[in-house]
Amino acid sequence: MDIKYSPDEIEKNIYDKWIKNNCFVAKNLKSNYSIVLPPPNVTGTLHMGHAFQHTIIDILIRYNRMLGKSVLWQPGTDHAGIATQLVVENNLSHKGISRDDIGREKLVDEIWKWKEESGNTIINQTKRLGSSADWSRNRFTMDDGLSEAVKKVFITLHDEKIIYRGNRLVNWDIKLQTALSDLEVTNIEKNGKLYYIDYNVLESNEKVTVATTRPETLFGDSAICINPSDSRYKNLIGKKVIIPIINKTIPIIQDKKIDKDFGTGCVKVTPAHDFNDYLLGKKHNLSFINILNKDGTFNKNVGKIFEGKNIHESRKIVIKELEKIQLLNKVEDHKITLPIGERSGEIIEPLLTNQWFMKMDTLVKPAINAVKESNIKFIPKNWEKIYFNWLNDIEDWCISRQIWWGHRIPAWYDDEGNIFVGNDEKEVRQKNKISNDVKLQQDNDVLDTWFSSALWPFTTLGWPEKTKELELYYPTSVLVTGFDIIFFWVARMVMMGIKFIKKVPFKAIYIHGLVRDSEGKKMSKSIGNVIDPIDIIDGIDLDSLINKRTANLVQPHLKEKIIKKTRDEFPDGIKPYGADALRFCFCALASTGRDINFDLQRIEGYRNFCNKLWNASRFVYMSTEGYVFEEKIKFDELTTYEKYIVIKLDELVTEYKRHSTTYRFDLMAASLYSFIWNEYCDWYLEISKIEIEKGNEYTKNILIYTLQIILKLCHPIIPYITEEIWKEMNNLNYTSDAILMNAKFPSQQKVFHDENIHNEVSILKNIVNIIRKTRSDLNIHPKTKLDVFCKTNDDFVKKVIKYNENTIINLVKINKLEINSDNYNIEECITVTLKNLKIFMPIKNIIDIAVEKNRLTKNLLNLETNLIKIENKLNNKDFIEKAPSNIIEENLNKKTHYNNEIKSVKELLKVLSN
RNA sequence: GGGUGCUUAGCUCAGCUGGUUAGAGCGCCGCCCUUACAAGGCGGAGGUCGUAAGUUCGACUCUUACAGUACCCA
Repeated sequence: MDIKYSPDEIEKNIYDKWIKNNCFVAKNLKSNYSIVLPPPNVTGTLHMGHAFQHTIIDILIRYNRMLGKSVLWQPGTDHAGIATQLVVENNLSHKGISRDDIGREKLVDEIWKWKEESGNTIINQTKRLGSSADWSRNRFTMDDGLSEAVKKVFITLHDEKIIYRGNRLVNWDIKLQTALSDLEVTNIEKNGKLYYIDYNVLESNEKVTVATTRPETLFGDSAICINPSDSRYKNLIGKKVIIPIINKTIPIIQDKKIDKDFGTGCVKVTPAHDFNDYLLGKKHNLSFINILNKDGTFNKNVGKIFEGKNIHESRKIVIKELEKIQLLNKVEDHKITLPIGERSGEIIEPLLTNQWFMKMDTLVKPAINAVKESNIKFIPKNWEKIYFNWLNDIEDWCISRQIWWGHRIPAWYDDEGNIFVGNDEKEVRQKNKISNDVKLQQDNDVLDTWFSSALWPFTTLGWPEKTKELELYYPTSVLVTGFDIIFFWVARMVMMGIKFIKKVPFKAIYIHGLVRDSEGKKMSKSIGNVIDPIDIIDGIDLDSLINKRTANLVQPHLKEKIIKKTRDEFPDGIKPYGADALRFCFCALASTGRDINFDLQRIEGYRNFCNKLWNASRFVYMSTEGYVFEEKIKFDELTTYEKYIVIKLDELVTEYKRHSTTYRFDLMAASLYSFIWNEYCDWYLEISKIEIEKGNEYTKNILIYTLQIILKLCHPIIPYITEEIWKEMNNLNYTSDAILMNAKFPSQQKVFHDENIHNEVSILKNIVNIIRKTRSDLNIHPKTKLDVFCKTNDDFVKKVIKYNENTIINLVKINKLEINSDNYNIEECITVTLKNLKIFMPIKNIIDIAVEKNRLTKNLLNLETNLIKIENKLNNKDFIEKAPSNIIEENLNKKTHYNNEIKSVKELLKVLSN
């Protein structure tokens, strides 16, 4: 093994080795384990969130593979309709080309080119992370097979009248000129105005004041509405009003939905441009007046003056006009909510258009029941509430999009507007007996991206073909994903899975947090705080990082700010940490929280951990070379600490298994970290040096044995370094397993048992610790060798000290350790007490009696406060009466313990005072 | 407006069904280049667990209110 741990040198070779040995391909074994990768969008590159998610999946995958299951990690990418088309259109616009310049076919060609590039980047990034996905099964949502499946689902659901076409109010993005689903629209709160407009009452000189946040939609009014219980407007019932500016007469209607306290309690109703008004319009049979073209300009329904003007720019002109005719009553400040298109950032307009919808009512129930009946379990459980809330309150899903990149809707129209749904035009003609004379035109729209994603767990396994994979790996074992797409994706997969396979798509849903920057801010390109996981693995200098973060900015004015922030946070760029450190870091951060604030300092610690493991392994190999390893351990021949470490390791395996079944990766990482560093390296390896020095050959066997288990336990989290270390294990003939990732996960060895061992080790550690602490307290140079004298009347303690005498002497570097002898002068000693044990260290001319007395007094005070706490508890009648007996006993024991300690410290103080 | 989560050491976070002297990593301080590792070793200092009340023999843990904060839905 190389003397230095250099991740960059080992990672590439190791990954190639795995690939060459077909390690990622599912084998034919008894039990199965499968995960489908949430397919990343082919919009560019992977971010930290992906890296985190892939790490978690890979840990589960590798662990289950080592348990001996037939494991499939199904990878792939998503075409991400709008997002990807936008990226490519943006790139073209830099060259001065618009989508209309080149047309549908050419644009789609361009996007395919982009997809190849981006898809490859993503796969390469994923590989760098060490992901053991079955790349031979890599899928893309627009692959032929998956596209066929999409058609089949569409046709089936259409035949069942679940998918239908309708003229309805939808969220319309005027920039992208497409409909969006409710989920793709975010509402933001802004400071706005509430406009009070006077409407003249017909055949009367009365006026009625209407409050609205959108005066420019008055062209589309078909009524004004009041609450029937509103006494202020009783006189208006049955009357009509005149819309200002266009002077059109509309009725006054009544509806309980109207909030009397909003504005004047009287509102205008614009059924074709507002979701609430749409419902009112339907209920009261009002006319639906569309005033908009698809690009957001007014159509001819608004009259000549306004026709052709942009709706968002027209508010001012409308207000001016109202002022001119003196019908603007007043204007107030008002908080308004603006619907914003997630991709375009534009204000969304409700617009009446023909779209395809998926009826939700029949699909929702089984999806809810699946979780209620625990056929699917959310982890952590509370996410199911979010899931239920959404599903209980669901609207039909608008699935058509007016863009070019995606699955084209398999529907054809004749000149009369009849709709025919089928796989292709030929089939449609045959099925419906349409002669070739009749012209058929395919629907121009494509399906919402999530339509195909919803089918992902079974289309990737070959559906609608009846494949072996579908039989073996569906339902998948667990879905690992972020809470942000529970609605978009998770719920829809459940619905579709149950509908088409009659089985849930996954048995569990592990919801992880979202990776944020060190300040807790969402990582986003526009804020300029994005980190490419590869830059953490390989490192990146400051200038390159700045260039990366400021390239192709959507808001160029933020450039300076981003540069400054980046300089402040990464003055030296990012050091190379390697994939394993990154993975261990992600693992340690995967607790139950929603946010994961990623801090480079944290990863540094885990890089150091890898280094520690590397060096510990080197030590093991250096000290055992030439030894003939036996796998079976002769437990009775082990020394105190060896027994202890072997038992502890067994406990660690148990703990590890528990953490993996409860998805507590943070605890898994923490227990490995503290065991390896604080038990294995700090104590066990140090003690083994002493044993080897002494000539204990069998110690070598335990060194190898323990390292093997440690490497296996660590492998799922840090696969590269463990695989590399394992290579040497094989070279030295300590194992016949050439590849660690194929090795068997350790099982618990119940034969290792010694009920006294924890006590023995704690005596040993206490003695060592107290001597070290005393030495440090008194500033005695580590090279100054001391004598140590112990006094005890406890036979067990005596035995332990005797047995471990050599170990203690070498660990704390003392001259000698005597038990129950009197070869010291107490006045020259520093004295410490432990349970049933006093330790004396003669320190001539080194310590000051006053200092030592001071130290002991401080110690005494501490003990006395603790004692008082316990005594107060025990003196409480209620406590004695009501607390369980074991708790009382525990406290009684503590009391005696503190009393003993206090007694002996007091004695010592007395001796020193004489 | 409705919902969900969070508030524990300077920073990032653990703390299971109520009983610990409240833990870890990083950072900080002191000593040490000891033959696996200075990306290290040994030792140490930091917290009235957001505030207030309640339940209880006993609350970081349970209940309620409040404050701050984040997200989701409308």
